[in-house]
Amino acid sequence: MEKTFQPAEIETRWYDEWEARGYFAPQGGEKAYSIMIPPPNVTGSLHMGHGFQEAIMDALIRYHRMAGYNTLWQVGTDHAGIATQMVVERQLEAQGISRHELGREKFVEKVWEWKEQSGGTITRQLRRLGSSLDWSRERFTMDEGLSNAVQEVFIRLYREGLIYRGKRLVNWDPVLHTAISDLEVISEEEQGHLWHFNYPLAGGEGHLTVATTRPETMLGDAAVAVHPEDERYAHLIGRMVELPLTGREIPVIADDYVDREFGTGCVKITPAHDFNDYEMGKRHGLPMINILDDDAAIGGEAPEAYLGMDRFEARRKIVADLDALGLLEKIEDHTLKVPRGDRSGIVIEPYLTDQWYVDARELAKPAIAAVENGDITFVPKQWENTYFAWMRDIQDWCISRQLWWGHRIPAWYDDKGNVYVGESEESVRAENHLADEMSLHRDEDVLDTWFSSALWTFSTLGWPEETEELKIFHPSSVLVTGFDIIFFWVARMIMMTLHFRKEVPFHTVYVHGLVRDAEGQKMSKSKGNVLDPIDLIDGIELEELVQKRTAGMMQPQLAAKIEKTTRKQFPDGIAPYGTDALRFTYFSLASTGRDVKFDIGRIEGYRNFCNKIWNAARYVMMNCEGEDCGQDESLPIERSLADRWIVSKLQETEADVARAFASYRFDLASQALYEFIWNEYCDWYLELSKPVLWDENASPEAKRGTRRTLIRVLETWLRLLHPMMPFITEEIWQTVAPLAGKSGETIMLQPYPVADPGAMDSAANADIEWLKGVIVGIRNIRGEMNIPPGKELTVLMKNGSDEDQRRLTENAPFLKKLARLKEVTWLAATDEAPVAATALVGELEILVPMAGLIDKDAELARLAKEVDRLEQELKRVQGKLSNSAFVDKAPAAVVEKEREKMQAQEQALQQLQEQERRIRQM
RNA sequence: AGGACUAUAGCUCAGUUGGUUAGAGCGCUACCUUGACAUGGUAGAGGUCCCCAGUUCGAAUCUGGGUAGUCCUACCA
Repeated sequence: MEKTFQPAEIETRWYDEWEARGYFAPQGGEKAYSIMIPPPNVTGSLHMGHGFQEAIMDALIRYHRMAGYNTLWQVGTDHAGIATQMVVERQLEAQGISRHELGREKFVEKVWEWKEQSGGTITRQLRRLGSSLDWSRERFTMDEGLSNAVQEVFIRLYREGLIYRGKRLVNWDPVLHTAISDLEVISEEEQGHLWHFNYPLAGGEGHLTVATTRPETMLGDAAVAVHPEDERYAHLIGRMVELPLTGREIPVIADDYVDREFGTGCVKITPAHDFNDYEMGKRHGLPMINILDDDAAIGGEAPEAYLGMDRFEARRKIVADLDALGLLEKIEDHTLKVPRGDRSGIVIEPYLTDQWYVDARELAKPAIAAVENGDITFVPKQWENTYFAWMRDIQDWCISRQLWWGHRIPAWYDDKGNVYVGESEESVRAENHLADEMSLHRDEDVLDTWFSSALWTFSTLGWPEETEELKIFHPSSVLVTGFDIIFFWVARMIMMTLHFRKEVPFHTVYVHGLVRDAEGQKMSKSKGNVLDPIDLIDGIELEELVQKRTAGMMQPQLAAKIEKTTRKQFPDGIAPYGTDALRFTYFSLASTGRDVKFDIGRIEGYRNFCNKIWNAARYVMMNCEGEDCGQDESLPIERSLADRWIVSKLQETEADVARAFASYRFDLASQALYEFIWNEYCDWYLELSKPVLWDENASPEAKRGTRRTLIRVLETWLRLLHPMMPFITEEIWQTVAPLAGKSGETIMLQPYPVADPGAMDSAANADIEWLKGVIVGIRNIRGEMNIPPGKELTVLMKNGSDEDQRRLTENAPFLKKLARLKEVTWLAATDEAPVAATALVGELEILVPMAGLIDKDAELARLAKEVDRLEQELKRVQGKLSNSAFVDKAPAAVVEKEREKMQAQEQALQQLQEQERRIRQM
């Protein structure tokens, strides 16, 4: 074995092997366990957040696969309608080709080409992360099968009256030329203005003043509203005002939606361009006056003078025109929330168009019930509240998108505008007895990508066919996802699956935190702080990283800043850490929190952990290879205290890890493993094995026992660790397993270790704790007294119990080796002890004679520190025990514990003070 | 505006039903190339558990209030 762990070569070698041998596919077994991957965008690439999520799913999958479940991790990607179309459109633009010149069919072909070309990035990344996905079942939302499912669902919902078409106000993206759902609109505070305009009263006496943040919409005003109880304006209700620049007259209406305190208390009402005004318009029977076109330029029923102007240009012009007419009252600075498309970043316009909707309210009812009655549980539980809050106030879901890339809506129109929904034009004609000569045209729109993702858990398994896979693997076991898509995806999956399958899509929703950078900032391309998990695995030069972060930016002016922060944060680029270290870092950060700050220091620590594992295995192999490791169980063995102890600790660790996995606490699982492997197995057990293995006088039984424990415990914890660190464990396991009497092609398919309470040994634990106490006590004296580590010491023990004496007798060789002792002597009560530095283990005094070794003042200082600490403690405990309220009311066991503590402390204090006295007399 | 979450060592975070000497990793200090490992070993320093009040014999933990921060939802033209 190499002296240091070199992950790069090992990782790809093993992944290829696993995949080639088909280990990722379901292996049978009574109980099924399945996870459907949240499908990433097929043309995108994975970032740190994905890496985190994949690592968690893979750990769960590997854990359950080893635990004997019939395990499926379904892989696939989605077509990401808007995002992908945008990318391809931009590529074409760069060549001077517009999408419209190309035509729909050709354009879609180009998108497929792009998908073929770039689609490999994601799957390559997934493989590098070690994800044990069943590649043989890979799906894509635009595949024929999944497309059939989408069409089937659309048609059925339509026939059930749960999908309808209507002219409504939608969020219109004037750049992408499509409607988007509420969830795709991001509203953030921006600095703007509040313009106050005077609208003259019809008939010529006086005016009303309205305030608006979007002056251009005044062209579409249909009324001015005041509060019905607002005395200032009561006399005007029912009057008409002259709408400037338009030549129209509009009424003054009363509606209690109006806030009397805001602005002037008069609101201009533009039903076709504002969601609130739209509702009010419907209440009052106002006309919907559209004044925009698809580009959000002035159009529709706007006055001739403004037609064709961009909306912001029109804004300036209208303000100027009103000012010229003396109707501009004032302009105030105003902070307002501006709605922007999450993809295009452009200001969204409420816009009146024909769209398709899903009646979400109806579908939400059983979806709410499923979480209420526990059929689906969220982990952590608090996310259920988020889910309920949204679901109980759900809005109908606009599912049509004016895009070319996606599932085209299966609806046809005749010349009169009648709609026919069906599988194809032929079937529509047949079902509706339409004459062949009647012309039909298909709806141009496609469905929201989330519409197909909502079917993901069952469409990937072959639905609408009743496949065997559906029977076995649906509902899936758990959905692993971030809270940012609870509404987008989780809720919609639950609704759709319950409706079409009459069962839940998954039993558990595990909601993990969102990965942020070291400063707690969300990682985003525009901030330039994204990290590619592969760059942490393979490492990356600074120049390349800068290049990567500043390439292809939407806002090139930010490049300089990004370059600067990148150079500051990673002055030497990123070192290669390997997949196992990255994964372990993810797990260690996967606690219940909402944010996961990724700190580069953590991964370095776990890279070192990998190296530690590697070297521990090296040590074991050096001592076991070619030796009798007790594979032949008929031969006698003798197990040392350390052997029994480490086996016992292993059981505890197995129990801890099982508990952690069951509660999705990957941080606790990783911590339990780290602690056991490094702090128990490496720090203590390997050291304790040396006195046996290196002792020429040790019996063959003892050596056999130690080797067997050494190798078997190692083999077991490799399996225990494998779901979290798949590569290093496989690599080592291959050489270790035969010596541990195990056979098998891969660690992946070995049984997962289960704790055996019968192997827990509290007596061994206590003895080892004692041994550690003595060793640490001596090391402490050594350290604080600056005694060279190599210097062998003579140690005396005094005032010990029979138990202490037994422990010393049994463990003297270990003690001598680990504490570097020449001699240990047990003093009888009557023996006179020399002046010595002292450590206490219970009542037992460990004495390191001072002659020639130890500085009097240093030892006094050391003792004083210890005495001081004990006195503080004692004071606290005494205070507690002298409080009658405590003694009377606290449980007897607690009081008793405090009493024991006090006695021990008093005893220790006395012994140390005696020492102090003796040393002073020197 | 409503709601949620967070606040523990210099940094990133654990802390289960109230009883611990409040822990880990990283970082820091000192010493050490001892035959698995310097990506290492040994020892050590470092905390007003955000603040205030309450409940309790006892609070990092429970309750109320405050402060700071993060996020979500809905939005007033």
